[in-house]
Amino acid sequence: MSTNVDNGGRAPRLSAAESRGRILAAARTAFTRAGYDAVGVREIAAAAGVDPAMVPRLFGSKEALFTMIADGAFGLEPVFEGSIEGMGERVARHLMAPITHHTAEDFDEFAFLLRSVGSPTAASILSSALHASFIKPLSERMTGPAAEARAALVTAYVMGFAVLRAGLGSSSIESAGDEVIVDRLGSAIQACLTP
Amino acid sequence: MSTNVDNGGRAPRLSAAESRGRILAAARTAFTRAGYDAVGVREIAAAAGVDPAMVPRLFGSKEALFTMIADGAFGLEPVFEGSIEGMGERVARHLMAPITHHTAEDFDEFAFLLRSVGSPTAASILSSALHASFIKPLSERMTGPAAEARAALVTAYVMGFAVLRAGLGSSSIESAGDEVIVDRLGSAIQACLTP
DNA sequence: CACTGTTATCAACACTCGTTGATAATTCAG
DNA sequence: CTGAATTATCAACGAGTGTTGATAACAGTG
Repeated sequence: MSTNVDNGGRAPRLSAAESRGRILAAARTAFTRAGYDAVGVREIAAAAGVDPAMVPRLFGSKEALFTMIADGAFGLEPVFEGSIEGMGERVARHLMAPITHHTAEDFDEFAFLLRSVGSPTAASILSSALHASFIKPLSERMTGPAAEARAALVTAYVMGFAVLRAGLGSSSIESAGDEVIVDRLGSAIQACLTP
Repeated sequence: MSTNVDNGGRAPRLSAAESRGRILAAARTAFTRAGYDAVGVREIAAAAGVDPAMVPRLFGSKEALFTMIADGAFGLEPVFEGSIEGMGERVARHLMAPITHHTAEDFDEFAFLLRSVGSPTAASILSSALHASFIKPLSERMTGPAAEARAALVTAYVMGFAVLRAGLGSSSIESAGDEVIVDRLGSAIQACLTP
């Protein structure tokens, strides 16, 4: 009746589902930090505490694993769920937040995107995932003509900001007061959201 | 007196400077297309028409070669050289141009950036190069407080747009009329350039 | 001619990559 | 307990990486 076993306190024999979950979590963290190409299967397995051979065995391939993570990575965050009005400032403030008090544990989906967008293999996977799970839903909450193009532009702003900060570690932004950035970035986003 | 030799029409013996030039050009193209990690030394050498061993021999290492390219990649383009007034629309129109008639030959520095920003090795190199050759000079042409932070934000917009288009091949943007995008993107950039 | 220095080539090194086959270990049903 | 099924392990494969040592081919100069 027990899924937990008492085999001397060593390697308590995981279920396939749990091994999959561990690998997914470890891979998501690793890919976010170093990108698709730079992260090896052995590194992921080590972080997950499983054998390297389990990765292609449970997911088929490293690419399939990445696809599975990408497909679930770009759901609309809570900041994009409220009313369109005031969303620009809300998003800008959310993007600035990690600078002053970064939580370091929760998932930064844009850092995940930018770290792997360079790899041709990963780029196409990311493209469809981002469009299906982010740009499309966001555009459906918007009104006016060319909503999808404007939603894509919002994505470009947010992503560019994430690239500059998380990816390149730009000190130029952090040196200025937060309000300067929040004001400009928020206005730019808001201008795209409203027709 | 002749640098060209008549040795049967085979491998006309290049000077070291010309070999370096060929490798630089081929590497820049390859890195722009596939990113630092995905491009191998052998691939660069094949495109340049030289032996793979010449790359680490003439440049020290692949990383040093990349650094040399990155340092010369981010000079201010002509679009950023005119007056601040009207620069927003000018830049936006320049960024949209490749969609309708992309030249396919000239160097797209932001595509180069985004393709390699994922690699931890390349990211730090790109960071300093981008700051020294782009953000800093641009901020010096600007007036008002927090100029460097605002210049960085302009960079973020431009880069995010480049990521979405060149990197992810987003069809959302191209589907809409150009003027919609030029108008929004231009206004956002202009708002950062002026205090 | 011979001599010197630069440039190019080839093979090979040590390493990492993703993946797979054979096999052991553990769990669950009868 | 016996037997089938699931899960994990280990070693190894073939292919790829950046790099280097030894050596050949050339250029210019005496």
